[in-house]
Amino acid sequence: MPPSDSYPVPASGGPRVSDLARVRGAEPDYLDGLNPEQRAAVEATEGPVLVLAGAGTGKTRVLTTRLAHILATGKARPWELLVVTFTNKAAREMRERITAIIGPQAEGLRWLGTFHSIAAQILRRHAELVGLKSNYTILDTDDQERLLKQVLEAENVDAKRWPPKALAGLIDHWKNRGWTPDRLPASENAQFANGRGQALYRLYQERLRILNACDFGDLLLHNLTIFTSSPDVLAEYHDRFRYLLVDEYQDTNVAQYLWLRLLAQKRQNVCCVGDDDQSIYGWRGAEVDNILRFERDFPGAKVIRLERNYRSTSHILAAASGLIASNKSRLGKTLWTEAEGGEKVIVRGVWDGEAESRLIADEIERAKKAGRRYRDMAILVRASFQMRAFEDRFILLQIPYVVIGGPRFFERAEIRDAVAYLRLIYSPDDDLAFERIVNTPKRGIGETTVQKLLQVARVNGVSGSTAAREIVRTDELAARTRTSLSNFLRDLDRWRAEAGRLHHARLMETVLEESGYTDALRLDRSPQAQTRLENLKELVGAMSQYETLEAFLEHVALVLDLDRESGDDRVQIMTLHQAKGLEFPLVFLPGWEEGVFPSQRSIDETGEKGLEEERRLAYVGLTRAREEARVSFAANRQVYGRWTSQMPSRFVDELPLANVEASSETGYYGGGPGMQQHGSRWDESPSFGAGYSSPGWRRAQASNYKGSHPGRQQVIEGEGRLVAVSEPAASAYSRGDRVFHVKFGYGQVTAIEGNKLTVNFEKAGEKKVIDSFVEKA
DNA sequence: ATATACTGCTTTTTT
DNA sequence: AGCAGTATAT
Repeated sequence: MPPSDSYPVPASGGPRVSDLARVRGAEPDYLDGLNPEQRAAVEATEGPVLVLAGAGTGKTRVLTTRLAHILATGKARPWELLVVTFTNKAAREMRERITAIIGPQAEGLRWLGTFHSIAAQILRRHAELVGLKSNYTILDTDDQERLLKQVLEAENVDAKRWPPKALAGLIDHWKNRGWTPDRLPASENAQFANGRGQALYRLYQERLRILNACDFGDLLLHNLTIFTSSPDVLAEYHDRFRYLLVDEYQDTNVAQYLWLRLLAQKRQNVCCVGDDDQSIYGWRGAEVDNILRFERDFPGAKVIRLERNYRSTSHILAAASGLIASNKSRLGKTLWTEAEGGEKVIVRGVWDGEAESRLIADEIERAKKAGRRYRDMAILVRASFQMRAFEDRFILLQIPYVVIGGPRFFERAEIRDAVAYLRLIYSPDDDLAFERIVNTPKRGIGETTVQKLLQVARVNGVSGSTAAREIVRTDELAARTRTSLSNFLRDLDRWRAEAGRLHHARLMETVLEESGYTDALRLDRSPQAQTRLENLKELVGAMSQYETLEAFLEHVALVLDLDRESGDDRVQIMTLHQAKGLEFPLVFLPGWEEGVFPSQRSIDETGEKGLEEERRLAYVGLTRAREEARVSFAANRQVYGRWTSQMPSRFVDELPLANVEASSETGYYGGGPGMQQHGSRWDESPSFGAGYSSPGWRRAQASNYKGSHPGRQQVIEGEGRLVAVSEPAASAYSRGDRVFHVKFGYGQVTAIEGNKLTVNFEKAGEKKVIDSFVEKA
């Protein structure tokens, strides 16, 4: 439910939370079951507090209880609390959990939200101070890039050499650091288009102001400008916010940090909760330093460590702790648990990515048979290209799965188009919206016409739609184009007139019908068209939940999130980043190979710092597991279509041996030569990439293996030799009428007769005859 | 105005 | 390899 724009009136009548606490006596029951550290974090309400909350230590519980405590003890009323999270999901969860403790009074938590949504609300109230109107639009990245492209074109910057995307990234980076065009350090200027970065940044900001728009970064940046230039406004918020609470503090960037510091400076009642070991967003501006220097910034700050873990078994916890201990820049915590024992972290080497997906899929089936639910299992990958192998395999085996992430609902083209129609109806001068839909669906207004319109608009200093209005009165356009354009303008006027009368959801439907948008999709035979129509239906449904069109538009940009994870029983596939904050009984961590994880790019770009962040990512991955964690790596992997030889990740070596177990099936089930465990290390052999040292074993070259796909071919060297055998020779079993489950492994050639080859798989105790193979070159 | 060929890129992602 | 965005042909 969107928050109302006015302040809620304090509930009169009925018991207040503070009364309830008093009735219950000195020991309110919301404190029940907290451990001493948690309790300290809840009760230390005055002054700056930093809560270092390790993974699985009950952070959210502490946060919500602390809020309840502040309210119950009458120190503040709900609308006097500023509670900031990073994601809408976190905000939603927090609201739900507080409601569970204090009941309907939680609705008064008007200032609970993401940094961006709170900053957007503040900006709406003081927009004029930064040259905007209160009804400014918030541009998404797509709009932002299109706008930048225009700026670059107008400035004759070669968009090929200097892509708008890159500038968008830079500007975002600058805004994250709190730099307005005027305050941009000289060194940053050189980063783009031979020292024109600053000028282009300034022009872009100018265009935004004219469009009465701002991008995500601006929300915070404008807030900073307002607070620093208008002390009276800042003072107003000092009065209002008695207590500040910040979740995931390790992920704050400089702008967010400055914003917080400004708001906290008077009362100093700021509580930041975070975990330096889970800072994984450095690449988008998060500063671990913010958490590392908290005590310096807020003198007298109390630091409370939550170190008792309630989530994982001791082996998992020890493995993760051992790994993260290799990081230098950390505050240091020692997590412990009473859940002793459990399974060790299983680590396995496999032949290639396909073998890895087979292995994991098999284990999932086994776990399912043993009574685990699919939804209790997750595959956490470093990068999304790794997901496909699993999807392919799961489809084949009919294992239900869901990929978390992917394109967000309101980032889809059809949703943006629909919203652009509304934006144009709502604010006729929204040029970006105009440009987007003037020929969507196709109505015979081509690129040339649009360019001409925009040029006229620019020359006359008016908006695109105003220019269009002028131009249809002249004979500058071909008759046909002119008719389509004036029809379009007429439609717009009509919708605008209807906007007042119709409910906005109804208006949306009308617009989609009358513009021909839905018709165009219905005629579209492509498989996506159906989904798109459904998405639009969903959009209309979502719209009806909002009071006004304005409220809806605000939420489209900042909050709308229709991609609810399904509660279905499905294996979850997601990136490690997406897994933060979640937990699963059984977690698979594939692709632990140098270059993949840790990502080569991360190391190349940020060196040791990047490596440490990758390690934190590994830590996050392991600590998602409650009962079982399984790490795997492949000897060969296809990356962007190329076969590459892989080395096991250094993170594998960093796992303490005492908490790790190598697969018993190594050697048959992948875990090829060169990947056996030698003493304390995996593969001491320096020749891992090219060959291996185990006697009698020969590693198939990746190039040969590549040649064997998608087929049924093997790498053969002669009788008595061990060979790598690919599908479906090694073993196969059928389900119903199809033979589809294929294993891959190593075996010894016992006989070669013409085109037939007998291979003995000792470890599996199987003997197979192979009738199609190629000699190794 | 639209169909087709060609080129270059490719981590992580929220708002 | 696969895709998106752009240049070129129809």
